[in-house]
Amino acid sequence: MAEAYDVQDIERKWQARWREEGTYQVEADDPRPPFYSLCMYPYPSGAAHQGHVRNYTFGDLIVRHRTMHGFAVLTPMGFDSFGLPAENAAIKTGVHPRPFTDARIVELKESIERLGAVYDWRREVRSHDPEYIRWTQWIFLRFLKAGLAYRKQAPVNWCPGCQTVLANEQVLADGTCDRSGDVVVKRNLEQWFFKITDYADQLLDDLATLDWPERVKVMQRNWIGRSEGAEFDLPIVGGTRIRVFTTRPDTSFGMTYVVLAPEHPQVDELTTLAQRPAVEAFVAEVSTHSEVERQSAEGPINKRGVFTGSFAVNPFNGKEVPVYLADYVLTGYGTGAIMAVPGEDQRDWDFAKAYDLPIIRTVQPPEDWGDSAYTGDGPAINSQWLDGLEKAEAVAKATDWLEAEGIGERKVNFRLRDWLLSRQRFWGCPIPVVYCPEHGAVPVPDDQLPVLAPDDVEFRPTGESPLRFHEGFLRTTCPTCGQPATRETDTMDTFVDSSWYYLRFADPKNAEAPFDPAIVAKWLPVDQYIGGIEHAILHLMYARFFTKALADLGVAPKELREPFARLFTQGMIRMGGSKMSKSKGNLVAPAKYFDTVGADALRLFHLFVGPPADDVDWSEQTDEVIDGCARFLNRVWRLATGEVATVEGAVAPAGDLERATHALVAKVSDDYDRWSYNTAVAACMEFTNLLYKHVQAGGGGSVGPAVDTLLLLMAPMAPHATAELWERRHPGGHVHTQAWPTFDPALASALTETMIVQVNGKVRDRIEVDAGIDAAEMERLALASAKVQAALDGAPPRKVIARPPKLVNIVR
RNA sequence: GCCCGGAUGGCGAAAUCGGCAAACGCGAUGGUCUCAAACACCAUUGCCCGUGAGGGCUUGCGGGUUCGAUUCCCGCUCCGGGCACCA
Repeated sequence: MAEAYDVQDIERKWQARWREEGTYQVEADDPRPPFYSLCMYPYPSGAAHQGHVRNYTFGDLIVRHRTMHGFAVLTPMGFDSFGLPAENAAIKTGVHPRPFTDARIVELKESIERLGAVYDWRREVRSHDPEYIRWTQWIFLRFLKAGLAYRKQAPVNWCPGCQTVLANEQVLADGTCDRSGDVVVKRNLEQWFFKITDYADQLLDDLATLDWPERVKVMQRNWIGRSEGAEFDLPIVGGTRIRVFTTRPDTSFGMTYVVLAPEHPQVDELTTLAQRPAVEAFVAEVSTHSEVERQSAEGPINKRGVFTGSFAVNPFNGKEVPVYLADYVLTGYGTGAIMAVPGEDQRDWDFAKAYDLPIIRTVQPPEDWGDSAYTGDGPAINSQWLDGLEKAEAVAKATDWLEAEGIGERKVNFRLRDWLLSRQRFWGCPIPVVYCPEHGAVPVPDDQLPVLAPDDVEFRPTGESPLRFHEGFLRTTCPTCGQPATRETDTMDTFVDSSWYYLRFADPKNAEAPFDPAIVAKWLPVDQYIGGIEHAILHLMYARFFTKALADLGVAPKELREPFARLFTQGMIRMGGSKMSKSKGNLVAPAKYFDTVGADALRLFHLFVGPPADDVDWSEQTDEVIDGCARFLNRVWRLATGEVATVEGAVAPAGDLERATHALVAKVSDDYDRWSYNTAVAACMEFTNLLYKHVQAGGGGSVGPAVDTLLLLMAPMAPHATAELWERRHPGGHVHTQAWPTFDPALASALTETMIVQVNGKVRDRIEVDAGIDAAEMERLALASAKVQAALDGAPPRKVIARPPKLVNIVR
């Protein structure tokens, strides 16, 4: 009797072996072809949760699978260790965020190891490590020098809960903070920005080169929001002019009024004496309403406005139209002013109805078109020299005219705004800038990096950053003149750290530069990036921007235009309909499974439960399915250790094992390649069932090669059990350094097939035939079938369709 | 409102190029082993009618194309996600 499968001992044993052996450590001069596999590095919130387990199971499977295919696989891991939770804990308990964070990293690392996921830990990167801070700051300074980082006074999103500003991307559609859920308010503050808008076109165009899920690309395209149109000047009766942006210059003849955002800089200039009280009252009222109310289509001031008293002249037809202010025009987009064409824009239509302004249709709507704006295509009407033209032609002709007359020009606008990166927080990477009374904002010289936050700080219950009150940190001298100066107390958004960590992984110990471009060129772009869909916009857009900017600055290889060639976004773990998370209190800790059924069983569950991209519903049944995975591993164990007994009277299945083995290799290899791990596991289960039947019928000795193949195919899924079994069957051997099994296509297909015989599309008979059968023979066999004769009931077949070797359909 | 997904047994799911719908697993039922249980093993398990042989029905709903549709086309319903006054 062979030894029982002692899960705990075996998993510990192999985890130690992998740690010590360095099988998954690679160097830049490795002769094997390179492959870079990366899971999004985690925020260290303590022991791993099921979301991590799912993510790292897929990642580890890729690493081991690619290694067996002969690649030098770069498999680094690190920690996104700056961030608010540690600081919030510090505010509550007084414990400094560093020890708090370090302790959580230890927990997380331990649970990652217990999963059996292998990493080249020599390359570990932590955002809060002084060396990492040095290079994050160094990169910031390169951006600053290149004009990609700048400071400006701007209305920004302030979260009262987090006591900090947020990037546009961090404000949800309902106007609340994506972290704390507080209602975000607008404040006018001096802030640091990255000029991501310089890359708007590239960020949009290069999406086409990426092997990413289409929906992630769509989200990024929408976020960038490119729109083509024209910008042109409208003369104001009695003097000045205002500039408007439109995507529909073809509808210009239908302009019946003009609207400015209430915050437009020319409001004062355009307001007549008589209208001044009304305008001032309106502007004041708008400013008292929150962003949420203004953005909401049903808000209390929806489509409200006021007449300025001024009139603009429509350059297309010389007509004078009134100039209004209205809440539905935004100050931050285009020029903050629009020509209103109610006939072809629903918002303008609604406003025109509310203020009794004229509506002129300039595009012929379809018949029966109702009482609303028509935004579709159609021939131009009421538009003089545009009449009869279709939309595209009319847009081109109107724009050409504007350019020829010198009134305006073609213009592309983006929804994307510059990235607001400064945060009024302590636990982040300090912005390396000093303020000198004489020289203004002065960059900290490279040789004084890193600028580190002090340890002797007191956290205030208000949440204000202690940096602002720490004399030792604040007081410094100006690098330019040596006079007393003060430090910048803002730190960087943690998305800055995660925007370049994947580059540092290629060359993590470099003390001269953030990384050597030559080494980066060997590994990057990442061949397979895996993470959650929640990073579809923020992290993935910022990282793409950093890669492009660093390449253009000569820091990264200049050919490196994109960081992540392939992206896979795994599904979320849900429980009772909502996302499984610490804040929802519905975590099911992986440790529970590590301690009982083991990591391999939990890994198999995550692979088997469904398509990797789909969400997982964690239900009452889940534990039973995980038990089922453990049962399957036990079956493989007994099979491979020769414990399966012959059974009296058992019948061996037809067909031979060699063919079934080749077919399995073909099937499972293909499933790995197309991320169909659930069917790969199912195929292995099915094969195991077949081998059981074979052994039970007395064919024991001949299953050896079949079992070895099964172990190889399962090695990336269940690394501990397969490693142990392989070592027992092949003393001194290591399953994970074996080559991936190959198959002979001739042997992978069956010798005989079950031919389906249909009459009028209904299955009437099944006949075992030679796999090489031709259509004529199929037809002959089918017509000879008694069941077919019965179904035909004497009628002659009108038509026979034969698809060798599987199907015949007889039409009567 | 716009843009993406999705809907298949009691449950998770499979069907890769238009060709046997429901592989694999969970659960359930019956059995073997056992003093008994657990474990393990074996068998059955989409629904309806039928003692049976067998027959009929079935992939959210309604149409269409086709010898043949879970798969393609048109029109809906519901669920999930993203965007949402971006001119």
